[in-house]
Amino acid sequence: LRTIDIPAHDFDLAVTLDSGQVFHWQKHRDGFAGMIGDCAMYVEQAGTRLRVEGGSAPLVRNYFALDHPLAKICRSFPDDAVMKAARNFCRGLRVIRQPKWECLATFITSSMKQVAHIRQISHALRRRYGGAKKIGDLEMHAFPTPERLAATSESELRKCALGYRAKNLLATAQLIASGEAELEQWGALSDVDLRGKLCALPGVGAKVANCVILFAYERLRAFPIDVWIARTLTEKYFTGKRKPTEAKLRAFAESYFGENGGYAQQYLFHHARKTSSRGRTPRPRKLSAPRR
DNA sequence: CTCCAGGGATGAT
DNA sequence: ATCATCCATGGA
Repeated sequence: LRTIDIPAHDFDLAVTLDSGQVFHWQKHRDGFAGMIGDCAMYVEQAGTRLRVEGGSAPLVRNYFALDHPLAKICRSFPDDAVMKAARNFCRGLRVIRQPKWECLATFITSSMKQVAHIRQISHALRRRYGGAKKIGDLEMHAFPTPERLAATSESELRKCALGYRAKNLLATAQLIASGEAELEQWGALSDVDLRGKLCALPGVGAKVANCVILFAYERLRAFPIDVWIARTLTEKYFTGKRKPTEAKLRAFAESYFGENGGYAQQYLFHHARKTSSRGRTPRPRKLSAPRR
């Protein structure tokens, strides 16, 4: 199996894959196994280089957005202590370029779910409905096509632990399979029109739409506001004020974080999730109260 | 056990 | 426009 070597400066593979933007890469040997579209591969990082088995250099460079001017993007963040801490914590984190359908479908399943469980759902869908690919001794599955999911049923999908999200995923898959919704064409739309099209899909609201606009349509200004980001903005930028409404948060985010707001958001999200006591596995209690 | 999670849709003020 | 409620499931 051929190994290719790719220079990758200002990039941290592990941080990027653990930052809650993509959910199917799995730790393997000293790196990660996953798929870029239909291409199965293994990637490991050694310093400022990537070693890749199973993929081409252009494909990998594009997926991991190695062409983003990361230093320049980070310099464009607001110059405040909150962003400085996040920037320092998230060195090498890149907002990657994901396939549109895969990204949309995955974030439809993400509502009111922890990252660990989104991973679980993603793998269940892939194993059950996705085309199998082998790389060495590893078997992987592509994300299922809209056509394949459209041909299932809600009760089938619920077997993947989707809960109430099954209905939305099915309905959206059917809109895309029928050609009524054309994700690829929507790339030509303005931000407002694109958001409108996405929000018209079942299970897609402002948050999921912004995730897709950021992670799959490469619009780095899009600023998804989830519970973590809402909490962070409220605690760090609205100190002493009454709890801001959703509209207030959105207006603030759009005006304050600017052209690379999506990147700033991803840095704030990862920093908050990994440093808050909620985000990490708590240390086991040495002295636990006696049970019963 | 309880609390909460990268929310969205719907219906009532 | 803002708010309440419901929707499943599992991690911590």
